Amino acid sequence: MRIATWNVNSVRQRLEHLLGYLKEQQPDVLCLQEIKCQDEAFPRAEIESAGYNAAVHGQKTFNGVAILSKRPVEVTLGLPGDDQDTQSRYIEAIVPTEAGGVVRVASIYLPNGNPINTDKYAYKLAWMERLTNYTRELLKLEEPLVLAGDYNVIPEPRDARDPAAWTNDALFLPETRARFRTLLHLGLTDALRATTDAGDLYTFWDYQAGAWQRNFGIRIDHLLLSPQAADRLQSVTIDKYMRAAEKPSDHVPIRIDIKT
DNA sequence: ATGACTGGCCCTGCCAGA
Repeated sequence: MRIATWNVNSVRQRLEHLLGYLKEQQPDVLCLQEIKCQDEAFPRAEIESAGYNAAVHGQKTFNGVAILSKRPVEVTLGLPGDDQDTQSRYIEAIVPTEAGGVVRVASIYLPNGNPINTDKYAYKLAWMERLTNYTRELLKLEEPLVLAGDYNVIPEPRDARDPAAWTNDALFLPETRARFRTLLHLGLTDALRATTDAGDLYTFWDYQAGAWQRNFGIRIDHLLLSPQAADRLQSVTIDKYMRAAEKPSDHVPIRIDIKT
């Protein structure tokens, strides 16, 4: 089974790229973040014509997540733990496998958190704690579980071309990275790091200041795997070529193949 | 080089992103 995640930075602006990606890479499941539209405005018909079911948790203007799947899925919207949270940043699906099993997949858009020393950073840390608490429950199910998305976390210095430039950024502060490690220490595996120790592997390049041309990238989009998923991991690919397209997203897709 | 972009929005400068 092929599972991909991509922060599209507006699904309506990126529809042609999205349809091309589905056709080229044929993911069984594609997690989207920053769709930036309400459910009614989601390009459902075009995606269904391409052979995919769409589970959408939209929001006006900002955020918004979705899960596209070749097979019909059972869907849950929102991250438990805060009924007052109005931001659409989490959607989860139970995906059936050919063999009669299931893989549980979440599409996550973790808060950016900048500027630090504001309530935005506090919200980020609180959201990470909620994700950790909920993941602890999910892991008790002992299922293949894939938590995929834009974590807005640079885990280590080797995950940035110029780590010093991110010293006081919400994506790289020690507290952010510590909370990310706490999540991993529940028993999750960072899929990319299960396959390589190499640096210079990025998933985001800013639109500004020639970041792409200078390869001023960061690795912030991650697929975190339960033991049952990690044991089935076959390959991990960052689809870097997507950043070279006309009118690209500032993030590129990252995908895994797992044996099911 | 103290710069540099993109998307959404009750439509036009401002917020958000990272």
